[in-house]
Amino acid sequence: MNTRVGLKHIAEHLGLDVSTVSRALRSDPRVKPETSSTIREAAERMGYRPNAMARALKGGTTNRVAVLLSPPQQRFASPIFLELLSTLDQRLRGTGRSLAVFAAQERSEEPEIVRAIVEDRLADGIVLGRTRLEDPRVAYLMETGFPFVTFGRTEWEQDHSWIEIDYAHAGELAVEALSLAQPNALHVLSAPEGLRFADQYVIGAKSAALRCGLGNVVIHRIEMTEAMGEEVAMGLLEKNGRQALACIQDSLAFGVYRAAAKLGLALGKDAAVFGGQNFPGSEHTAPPLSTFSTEDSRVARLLSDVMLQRLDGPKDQQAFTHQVIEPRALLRGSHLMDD
Amino acid sequence: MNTRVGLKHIAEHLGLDVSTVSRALRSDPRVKPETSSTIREAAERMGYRPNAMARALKGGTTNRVAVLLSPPQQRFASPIFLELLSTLDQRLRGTGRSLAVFAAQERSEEPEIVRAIVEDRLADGIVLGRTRLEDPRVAYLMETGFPFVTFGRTEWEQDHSWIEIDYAHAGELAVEALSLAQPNALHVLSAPEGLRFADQYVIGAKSAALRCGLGNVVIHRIEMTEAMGEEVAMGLLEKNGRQALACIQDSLAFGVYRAAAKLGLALGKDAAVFGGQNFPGSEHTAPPLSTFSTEDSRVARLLSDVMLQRLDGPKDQQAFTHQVIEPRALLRGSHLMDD
DNA sequence: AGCGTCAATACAAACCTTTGTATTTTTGCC
DNA sequence: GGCAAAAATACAAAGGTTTGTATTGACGCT
Repeated sequence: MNTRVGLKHIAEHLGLDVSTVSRALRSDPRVKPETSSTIREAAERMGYRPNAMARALKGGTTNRVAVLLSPPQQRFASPIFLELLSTLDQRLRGTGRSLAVFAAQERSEEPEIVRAIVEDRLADGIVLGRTRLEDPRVAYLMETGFPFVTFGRTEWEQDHSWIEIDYAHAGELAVEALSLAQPNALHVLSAPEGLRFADQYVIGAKSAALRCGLGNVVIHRIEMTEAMGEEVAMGLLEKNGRQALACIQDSLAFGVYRAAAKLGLALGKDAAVFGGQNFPGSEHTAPPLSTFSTEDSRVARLLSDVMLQRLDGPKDQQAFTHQVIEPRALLRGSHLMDD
Repeated sequence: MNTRVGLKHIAEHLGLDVSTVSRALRSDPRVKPETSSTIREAAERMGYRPNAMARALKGGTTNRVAVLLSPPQQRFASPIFLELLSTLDQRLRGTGRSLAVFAAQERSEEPEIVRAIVEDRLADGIVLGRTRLEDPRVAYLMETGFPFVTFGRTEWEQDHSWIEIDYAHAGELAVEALSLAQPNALHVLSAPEGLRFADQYVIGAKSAALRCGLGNVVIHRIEMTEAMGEEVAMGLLEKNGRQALACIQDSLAFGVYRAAAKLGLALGKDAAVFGGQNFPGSEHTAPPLSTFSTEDSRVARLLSDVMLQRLDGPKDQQAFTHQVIEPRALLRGSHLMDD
């Protein structure tokens, strides 16, 4: 395993100084064009690869972007996550950067992880999701001036870049659809309190319920897992009677399907359900799961672009990007009740 | 934003030399115990955080582990992927390392990405999946002596660490189950030729077909996307007559469901289907998708452990780990035909 | 008292690049 | 041909750590 070739080797080989070589390779106008091309050629021929760590040390920059993977992470991610990783990595590679993923095991662990990323310079920027209105992670990042983009708004929405899906609208779509089934009760299964998207979903659902004349509304704030969806649904569906369940994510809806199966009830007949985020497979359930979706690739591209702009663009307030993505309802049938 | 505190600051503050401070903090026995504790205390008090980039430069190590994300990456990953990221990051954090993700857009791009990781020292080790028997990525990594673990065996199985799921067995499970439906024809939908797991699946399927007396077997080598599954199924299901489809991944099976819906055919009646990897939602399809699964968390733990052992353990041949994971059949109904 | 030993710490080089400044070479002009 | 200006290159420091070697001082031994 031959030792790596650095600027020094090229310089010695050509009888030049490392500084000249360095400048030539970064196309500094101060080196003579012909010298420059000689150097480039030699670098190419000798297989020179710049030492990223030396550069990082000198420049105080890591050329990495961190993505925070928030819990709960069960067997599958929301569909957008992979798209985001893929798109982000592609875009970053174009600028010589790479992608770092940090997976918190507990929500409480996240501020600590963010701190570590900033203090230990584990990355040059952070993409984080699942925001709260008062989000300690975001507060810290703003305080330190560290580049970041959030997926979800915060209290300080004017002072940082964010992208968010209009979950209030998603809640409305769900409840509007479910109201067609004329349920006796509406159950909203949303994520824990404080999480921006979950709160918005509840707001939208409540407002639509009011508008559609649904009086009996119960809100459930739970973790977004199939198990939690099942647990809640088991408690509800026993006392049957035309229940409607608006689930913020398909994982919860899958739990509802499981509960219905256990109880021998037929969704689309004894109860109506609406999901969210259009997980793979939700199209093929019985009955097909009505849900909402967003253009994942567009969201991923937006987040990537904003992150790069945070890193490379001007640092002024004007440059903050705010963008709201509208969800689209996919009415497949599970939101109705037959009889 | 105050400047970061480094060894130099502590040294100056205490009137010592940086080398002493450095040694104290790495508990070198050469510094006097009391000096050592004074230094530690000062470091703590002053909020010292070691500069990862300087360490990296000095040590020639990046403290990062790369995970290669192979195409096709559509809207969702195989369920194991997230589990892997999460587990790996957790384990790595324990050793002061972090996780880098590289997402190839095309399969052809992968060798190049691996090269870049090694040559540019983007990481200290690589985890990669979707191996081929003759895998140029693996060949290159072995040649360079770079630490890595593969998810899937290769031609040089004795000379590197790998973990793999027994896809031959998975193929057998699928065909054995489907044979119960006594189909007129068996179609095996596997991933492109050359990919180890896909080839093994076909081998297992063929062998089971022979054993079960299924004569009419057609092999389809396609990308694992819902769209491809649908396309193939559209071509097959028209000429109806008790077809059985063994799909290497649920995504393909989902495509089959879609095709059946379009053609007005009922799976579980007009045709039988078997999936793979137990995607979320597959339990709730109509009919419930029979598939196979593996203990994702165990696989993730194994891969993580082996990677860490490659990095920190002895470098001898003896230390290579080889591990085969057996899939488990989940018989839910779609593998049968009613009449 | 002098010498050798050992413990404790300081010095300095190295990892590789980048960049400000100094030095050398070339060019143009009278 | 000589001189100033400009161009091209060399020198050196810096970034924060680690680590081999040198230095200092204290101690015990004969």
